Amino acid sequence: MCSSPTAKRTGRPRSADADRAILAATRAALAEQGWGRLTLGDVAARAGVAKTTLYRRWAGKNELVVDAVAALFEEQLELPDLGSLQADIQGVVLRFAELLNRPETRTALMAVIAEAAHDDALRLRIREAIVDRQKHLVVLGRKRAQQRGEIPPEDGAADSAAGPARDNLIFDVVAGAVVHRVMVSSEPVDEEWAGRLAVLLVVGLAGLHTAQDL
Amino acid sequence: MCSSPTAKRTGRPRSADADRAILAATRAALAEQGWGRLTLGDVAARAGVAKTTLYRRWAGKNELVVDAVAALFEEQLELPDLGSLQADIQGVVLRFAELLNRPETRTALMAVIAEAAHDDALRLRIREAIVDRQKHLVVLGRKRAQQRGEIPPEDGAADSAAGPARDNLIFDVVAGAVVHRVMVSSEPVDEEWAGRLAVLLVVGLAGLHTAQDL
Amino acid sequence: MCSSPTAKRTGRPRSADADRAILAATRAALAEQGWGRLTLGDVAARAGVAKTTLYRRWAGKNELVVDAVAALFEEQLELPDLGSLQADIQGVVLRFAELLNRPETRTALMAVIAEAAHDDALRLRIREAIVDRQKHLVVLGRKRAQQRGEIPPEDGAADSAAGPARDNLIFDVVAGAVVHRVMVSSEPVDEEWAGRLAVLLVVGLAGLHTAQDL
Amino acid sequence: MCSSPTAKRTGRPRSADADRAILAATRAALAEQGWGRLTLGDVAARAGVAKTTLYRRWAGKNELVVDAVAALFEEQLELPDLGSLQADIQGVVLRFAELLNRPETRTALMAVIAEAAHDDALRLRIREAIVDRQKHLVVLGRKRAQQRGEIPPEDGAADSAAGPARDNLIFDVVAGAVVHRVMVSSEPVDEEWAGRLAVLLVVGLAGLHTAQDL
DNA sequence: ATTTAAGCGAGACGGTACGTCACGTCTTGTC
DNA sequence: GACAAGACGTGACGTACCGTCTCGCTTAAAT
Repeated sequence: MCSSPTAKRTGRPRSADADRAILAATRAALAEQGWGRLTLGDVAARAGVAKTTLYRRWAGKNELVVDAVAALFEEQLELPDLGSLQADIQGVVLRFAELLNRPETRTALMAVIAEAAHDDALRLRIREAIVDRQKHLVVLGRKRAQQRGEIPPEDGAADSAAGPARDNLIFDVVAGAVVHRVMVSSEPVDEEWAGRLAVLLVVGLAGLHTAQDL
Repeated sequence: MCSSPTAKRTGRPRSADADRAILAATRAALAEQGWGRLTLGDVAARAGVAKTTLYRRWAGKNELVVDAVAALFEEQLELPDLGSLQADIQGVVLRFAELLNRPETRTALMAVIAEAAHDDALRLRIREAIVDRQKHLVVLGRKRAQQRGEIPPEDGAADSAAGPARDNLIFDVVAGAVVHRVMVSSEPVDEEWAGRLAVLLVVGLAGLHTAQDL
Repeated sequence: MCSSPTAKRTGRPRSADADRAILAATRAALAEQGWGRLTLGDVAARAGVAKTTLYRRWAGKNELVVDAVAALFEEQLELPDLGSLQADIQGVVLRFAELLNRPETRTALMAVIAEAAHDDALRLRIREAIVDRQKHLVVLGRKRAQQRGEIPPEDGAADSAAGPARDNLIFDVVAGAVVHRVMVSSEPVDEEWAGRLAVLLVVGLAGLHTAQDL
Repeated sequence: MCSSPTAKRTGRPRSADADRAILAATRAALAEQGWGRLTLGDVAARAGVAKTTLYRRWAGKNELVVDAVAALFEEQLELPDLGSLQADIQGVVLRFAELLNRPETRTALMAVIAEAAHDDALRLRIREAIVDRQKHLVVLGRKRAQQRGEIPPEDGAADSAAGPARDNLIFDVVAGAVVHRVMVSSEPVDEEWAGRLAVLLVVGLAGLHTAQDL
């Protein structure tokens, strides 16, 4: 950000351990106290680090927490290959729900989203660091389904916008439905519910392909 | 809540104006500053009321904001009758998105949901005050569609749980998808997107009915 | 103040019990909590009276407490006739010290004096209500001593100011020394100490009469 | 008090300027507003210091004001050598009265004494910080008078308690009389009054020496 | 081996908001 | 109209974190 990777820096280098300890402490504190009661003093104390060290690296709560949360989503999700689109969807839904049920993730994610509701820069950071990184799952799932012949291949130039639009819709529906079920309805995402959602999506998606121009 | 309706109350009664002014000021302040920067002192000042009056009636930020937000959802949503299930869904999605795009609603709703991520009592209050109140829209929509013959009537005792489960799934999908589109993806909920979602749901729902035991 | 004693007052007359209860409650509360922690709400509660009633009769803390304290000094002190000026002084000193050692008196008196340090009107009220009322003790003691022949009678016109000046000095010395001993030095006013003070005064007073023009 | 002088202290050291500024501001505010209207927020503002800094160093009003007042008495009083015991007493009385007439001293001293009326720990602090420090004036005055032959030297073991007892009596009488004259009687301590008091004391003191066992 | 520039812990600092408390005033309904 | 009850506006309280700022010490690269 402020220096090219090859820029030789003089003086004592920053401790990499500190970074890890701080991010871990942030996640732990966030899970326990929630965004509102999260204090940077507490994070510093948990990490065994001075507050100064913390402010030397992040500009404030937002930046720190987004980084801490992003790490959670870094490599957590992958698309299982279960033989059919419906099974794949059911599988990824269950994994996502499991992630959302861990207290650290649940608190952290909602906290940053809420904070982003009135902070455009933060919303952008979330999209880049967390959301966009997961969209490839949809793309991957569609390609597998097309290879299996479950859904038709892309037509090409004619309605070029429809494909990505469908991908985005699927993403919003899957992510939104799971989050809503877990966070708002407070009901479990079990195999049954995930199965129903998968059926809805597979059948509905076929309908979308049938309907022209959608 | 704290007194039977016939309980003779002595002393000066609480001002009803104050309640209204405080809730309105809370919504305004929340829209402008967001949850994190919302100060009860500011709310009091906007409402032309003393801080103590505010604390006399609500125990803290959470309680106040939930009450303020609940009022927003009180009578805002209704299901338009546009002639077909698909059109009805598209219509309600657009209305819901419009509501979510008003800054006060957007900030307020996400704030309380986030705070609820680690506060069971708050989550319960949200469900009672906001969520459950909207579920009737799904029930109403289903009944209309059944009357129109778009989807089959309930079978009765055999799979009695499938109907409500489908209703809940639909609710999570619609609400979740719209919220995710607006809050996370930061993309507009226009007629096109709403139409796609409606198609997905109508077709998918038919598939759910076809699939036995779902 | 606002009505002649014979003026027919309309409406419900003020309760005389309330007055007594309030003053007694004030003294009790003052003894327990001190001036700083004395709350009028507490006084009202102890007196079994509404705050309104209290404010209807006194303008504020100062007025109430001074009235409450004044009653303590109303008829508490008298000059014993023990046969000699020295014995009389010793006796009144012991009685005054006893009064000052009662917690209510001790707290109350110092509180109003301290408050008076920067409040001229209050200082005047104290002088009228408390101090001036006790000065007659000095005059009475002097007259007795003159009758006994222990000190010479007043000369008359020549040095007419010297007599009252001496009375005032004696008053300041006796009252001041006792208060200082009790409140500041925190040491007991016993017969020995009172005796020493009496000797000092009797002998010193004789010296004052001897010294011309004093 | 709380740390040995060689204790290595870590972290940023407390500002000595702040201490001085706070104590000075306290005295100024106290003189202007009196104890009752003295607000620590105002003190902090006058001192150009944050309220927290103030609370970091003193536990409350009492502690702060006693420290502030103690400094006033630190080196204010000394015994003039005017050639005779009577003149020395007259001199120190006038100086003490002058000190007491300064609004800051008058308010501050009475305030802490009043507060001490129901606070044993505070009374102890006052004695240590203010009163005991002035007693040496009495001892010094007595020694000078003994050197001049105005009063007889101490006898030694026989009545060893009488000497200190007389010193304490003199202290209570001088301090008490001046305070009472200024604070309660609200009359001036001029040369005439101080002279009378000095005569009373010198003559009375001789009487005390004459009376055996006193 | 020194130097040197930054990192680091500790904790004081100026702020802002908190939630509480008592003040003295006001509005009720009852006596 | 006095009274009990209690809500109200006001303003200080003492606390908790914020993000910044000294301190003196440590650490590793550059000399």
